[in-house]
Amino acid sequence: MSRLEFPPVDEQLKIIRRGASDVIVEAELSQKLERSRRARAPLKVKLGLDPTAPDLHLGHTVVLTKLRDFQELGHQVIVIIGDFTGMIGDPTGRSETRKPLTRDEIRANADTYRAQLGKVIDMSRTRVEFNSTWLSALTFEHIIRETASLTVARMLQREDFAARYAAERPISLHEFLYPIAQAYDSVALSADVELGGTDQTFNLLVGRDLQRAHGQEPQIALTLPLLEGLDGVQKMSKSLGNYVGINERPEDIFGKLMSVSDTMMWRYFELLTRIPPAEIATLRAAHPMDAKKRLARAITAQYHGDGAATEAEAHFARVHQHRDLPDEIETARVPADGGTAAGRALPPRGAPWPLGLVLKEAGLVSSTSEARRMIQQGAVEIDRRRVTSVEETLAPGREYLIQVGKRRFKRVVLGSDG
RNA sequence: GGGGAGGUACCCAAGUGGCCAAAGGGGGCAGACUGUAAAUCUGCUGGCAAACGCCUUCGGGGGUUCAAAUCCUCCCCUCCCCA
Repeated sequence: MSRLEFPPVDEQLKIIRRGASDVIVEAELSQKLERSRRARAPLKVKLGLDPTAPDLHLGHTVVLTKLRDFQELGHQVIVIIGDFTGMIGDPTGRSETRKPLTRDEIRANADTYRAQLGKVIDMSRTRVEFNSTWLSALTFEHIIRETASLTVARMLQREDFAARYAAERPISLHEFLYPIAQAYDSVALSADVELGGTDQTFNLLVGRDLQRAHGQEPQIALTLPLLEGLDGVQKMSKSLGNYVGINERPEDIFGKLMSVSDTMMWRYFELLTRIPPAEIATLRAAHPMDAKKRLARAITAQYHGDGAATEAEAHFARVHQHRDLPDEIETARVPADGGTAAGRALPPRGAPWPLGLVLKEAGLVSSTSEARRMIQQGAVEIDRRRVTSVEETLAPGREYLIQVGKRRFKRVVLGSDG
């Protein structure tokens, strides 16, 4: 089949290098590509993913898009789901280990992953592996042998460890095992290339060390820039809440992207879209808001299609630019179904409800204290009318349109029929 | 094993008997302005309560006291130096 015909090495290199942060070692990559082309054998390109949150966001897509580049060049892409390494967690200072995932959780996560990865790469040509397959079979003896090929000094080269060591903060011994486990994945697969964010550089290099120790040719470490999150400062991550999930509703993706700062948007253009540089240059001359809409539209369309992107843009204009209502508003029943709250004091049937309680029960705020704050700060509107009295009450038996802040809308059916 | 320094709210960090739900900063949220940008200004930032106020919180347990984040005691955890 023609799939074993690879483009010339120069061409491949050009594509691979695009957007990459670092290629270690580039000369070795050329050699590998050269050899692969001659032998008509694809390179094995590995990417490891954390199994705990199979909820991909735009930050992940930077590296996934690079994976797709390799795929389109005809190479073998292998996605490793780190169900075993997930017990350790990539070292960030937490000293706890996590419970291993159950078989069911793993299966469920794998399905979710496949579905989500499929939005960026071609899953029919992707090999998916779980690293527990080989890691959970290792004996203590085996692990001792692996650790013997690395030194503490080497480990302390890792920026995170070095920083913590210098700051006299704890480093748990098992954290050293994470890079080793990840490196062992490369050994197990005889990986030719491993992709990762720049924060993965150390781990990828340990992969090279360990492969050498096993007599394998070291993999190429290919790093990609970390995408900053919506705050424009810290890297995009779920735990920081500054992310855009690819499975989010189109309006949310669009809206979140519109809140990116003007300076950040160019980075998003570069790392998240395939809009050609020439076009981006033109956009720089346009009004920043229009350029940003172009960005939001392109990315929304990538994950939800053109139709949804157009609708999302219209939604944005209506709700945020003209301050009208969204065309779809979630309805919440109050009191909530299924007596969640033992010991919760609710008004007697037919009696008026304090507004704060309604907001909480409808899930618009997390506590009545927060509700009180919101009301006092003028953030609450009922049926498009601002309410500023915390003593406000609502009569049951009808529906209210309640808005908290600029983004939270709900139709609240305040029940009297129990 | 010995000696020393520490563990405060989302994070950093002050507080060493009452005036502490706990200074200050960061972050976050809300309001004004605006392009859901940036910058700026204002307010809020444990829970319950319409309110007086009540309840929980300063690594964990026990104790002293009218009163403890602050004092005593035991325990857990982290870092440094020495062995």
